[in-house]
Amino acid sequence: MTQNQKDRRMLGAMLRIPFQAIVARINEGLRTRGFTDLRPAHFVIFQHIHPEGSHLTELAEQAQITKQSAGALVDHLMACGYIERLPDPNDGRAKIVRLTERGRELEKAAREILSQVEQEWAEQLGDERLTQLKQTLKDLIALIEEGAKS
Amino acid sequence: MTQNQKDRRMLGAMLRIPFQAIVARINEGLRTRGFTDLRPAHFVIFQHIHPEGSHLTELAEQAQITKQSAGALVDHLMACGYIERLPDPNDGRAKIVRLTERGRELEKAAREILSQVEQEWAEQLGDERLTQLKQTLKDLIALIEEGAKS
DNA sequence: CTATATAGTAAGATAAACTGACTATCTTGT
DNA sequence: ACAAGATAGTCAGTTTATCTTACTATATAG
Repeated sequence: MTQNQKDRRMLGAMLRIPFQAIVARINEGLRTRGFTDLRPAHFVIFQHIHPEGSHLTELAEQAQITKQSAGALVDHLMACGYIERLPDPNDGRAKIVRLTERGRELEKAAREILSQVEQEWAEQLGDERLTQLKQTLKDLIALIEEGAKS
Repeated sequence: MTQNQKDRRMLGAMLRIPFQAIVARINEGLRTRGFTDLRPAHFVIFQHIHPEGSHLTELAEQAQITKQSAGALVDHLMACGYIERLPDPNDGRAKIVRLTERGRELEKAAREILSQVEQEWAEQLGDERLTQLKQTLKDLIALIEEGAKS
């Protein structure tokens, strides 16, 4: 009734629900655009891959998964033609993982879908509140990462 | 440099990071309090279990997983003594899943840990902004759930 | 130039989800 | 009253995404 009525839902769930909604929307959107061979777990690779290419170990660190897990995801993405691996001329142990043309198309599509979701949310929530939400999340992340260092 | 500098991080990741931070904190906190046999996947059961007890099928629906998955999680929680199953006197097919005393202790502990995290965040972000964040998330969830119905 | 660190791979285990098929029980329409 | 269909929950098997431990090849530093 009152504006102070306690929501039974806990903060964890309140963050999870919109997060999963975004993942579902991107997944769905990519499928309808013909990218049918991707799974949500692969997104994290795209999120961290550098335009010039990245090493597997870097990707694993940034995504906070083991390099074996990263390797498996990269193998799949390579088999599907989204990324390629070249030997690193500066390090004989290492390979450079980078997007193919198709990979860049996929990334573009994902960004477009995300923009559309953000736009919908901005329409219904108001531009100002969405911007505010993003700024608060950004600040929250900064202090979480601060805490993780210590 | 400027306040308008574009954050490379996408909204999906911005929601995921604090969500995962909460999950990690609760997981960690429960461990140090002696609840060592739980995994994050079990949280979703606790989140939806009704004080009077719930049916497995209800839990599965609310948690948005199959009843087989819910069944496996419940089996584990039962083996660890957090929940119990009684035959439903009103329905011979059904069983009532409800918290044991230990289950209620666990739930209490989890809420305390979450409160502590929220308090920390409130201290660093300001009470007002945290409240605002929760309200925005709540509104966002409402419109996501609205959209899901259609 | 040897010792150690790093990049990536291999093999195998596990957790958490899924689908499809099944039994037992309840509900409903005639 | 009862047959047809719906619902609660289980069983068996599979997939996906993760992990740990152990390894090879190469690089770097004392």
